[in-house]
Amino acid sequence: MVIIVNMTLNMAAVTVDLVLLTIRQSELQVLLVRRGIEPFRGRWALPGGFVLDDEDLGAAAARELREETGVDPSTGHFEQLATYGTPGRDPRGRVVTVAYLAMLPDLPAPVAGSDAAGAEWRPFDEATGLAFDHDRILADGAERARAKLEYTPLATAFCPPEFTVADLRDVYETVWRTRLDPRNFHRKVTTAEGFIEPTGHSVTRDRGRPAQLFRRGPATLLHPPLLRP
Amino acid sequence: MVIIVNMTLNMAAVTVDLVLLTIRQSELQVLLVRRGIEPFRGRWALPGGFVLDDEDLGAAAARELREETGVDPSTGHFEQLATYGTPGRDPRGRVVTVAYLAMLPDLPAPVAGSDAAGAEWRPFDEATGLAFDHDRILADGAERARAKLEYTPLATAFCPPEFTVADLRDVYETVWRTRLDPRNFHRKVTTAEGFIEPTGHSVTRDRGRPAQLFRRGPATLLHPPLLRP
DNA sequence: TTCGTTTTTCGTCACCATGACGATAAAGCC
DNA sequence: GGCTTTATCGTCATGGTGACGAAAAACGAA
Repeated sequence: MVIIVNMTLNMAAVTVDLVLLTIRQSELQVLLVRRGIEPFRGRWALPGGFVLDDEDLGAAAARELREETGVDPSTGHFEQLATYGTPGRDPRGRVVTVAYLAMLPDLPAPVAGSDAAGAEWRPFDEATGLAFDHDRILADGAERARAKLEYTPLATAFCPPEFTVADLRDVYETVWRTRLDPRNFHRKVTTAEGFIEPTGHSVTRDRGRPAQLFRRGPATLLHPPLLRP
Repeated sequence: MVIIVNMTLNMAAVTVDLVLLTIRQSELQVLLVRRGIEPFRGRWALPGGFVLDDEDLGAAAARELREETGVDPSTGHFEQLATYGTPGRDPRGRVVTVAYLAMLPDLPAPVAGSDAAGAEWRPFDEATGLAFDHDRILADGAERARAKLEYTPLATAFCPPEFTVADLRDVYETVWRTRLDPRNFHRKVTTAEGFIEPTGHSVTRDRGRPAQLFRRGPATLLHPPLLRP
């Protein structure tokens, strides 16, 4: 008995929580689940779950992503965000959660919540009053996303494989909550080395001149960066 | 008994590991401890320890920092780095470690290892073959530090309260492993809003014209950033 | 004292990135 | 065929940056 008690010293349940961001109809949205059990029953929360024995942290997050969205983790962008372990953040006991951030394109596949009933894309602005400390985790994830758009080409993670410059500009304007000059933005992204590559195709949206289609370029860093105004 | 077994499901020991960086004699150094017990007995490792029950993660890291260096955590800069929990990273069982990164000035106080006998500042370049996955954690910490010098004024965290422009340039040259033009560097840091403020004093180093002394400014972000060549 | 060396600090100049904004191209709609 | 809308190209002034010259201010040696 003493041995078992000792084993539980300094131990905590380890979970992963997911900040899944996407852009739909020029609006930043986040995937939330409605909790079916206590605590915080009925409240919105970030999707997540326990890390299995013998499962890597990133693998657990990727598994949750697949379960909640049906999306392959290779789609979009996926990275560790931060870890939250304040005592009392979960009333059931000591729970340390490793949060992951994903930037995903607008998924044609429905959410198809098999595990978590009631997973939904919700407007980021209305995602408040979440369970646990998920308000803070979500805020940290959004700020990370905003910062990463500046010096990485990750805005393309929000886009489908082929996209226009206007699509890309919409990503920046939506995440940054600002308006960008279309002419200057076009010059910046087309001259930034390795950011986007023309596919040769073009497409006509609702109105106006047809736009050239691009795909992601090989660059991993943006030189020069695209700074917020 | 069944209840106790269930409590240990999905649980892990939670530790904090510290990447403590400083600059001494124009060399990047990291605080390491020599392990006195198995596993990895006799090998160098990052300082760290278990998170106590009812202790916040950042508080645990701050406590370890105090124990290992005697330094007040308000000195220098201190932030969460990343979390590592690959199964098998610790042969004793499932251990998830939350790594913290600190950038510290050259401490006049000796290391004064009370807890971990044999804590030492070691050259970063020779810090290889560490215990566990500490090679990777250290590499991640150094890369984070290099990146943060670009767009934050955290280089001052490596400096004492009063420092010269040459001291600050030495930080950049040491962390980035590059040479910077003294004239252009002087212009950049003195014109960057809120980066450094003159104290009115000046000091003469070994040779040459006396240099003005500065303190940290109020800025939290660098506008414009100081990009690596 | 004077000269040479070293380091700090100020200037200059060409170049590039950027913001503001005009102009043209190419579609749909009436 | 006009009109509207959007995409794309150009222009221009401004400001940040790298390369580099030069003066200022200390020390040590002859």
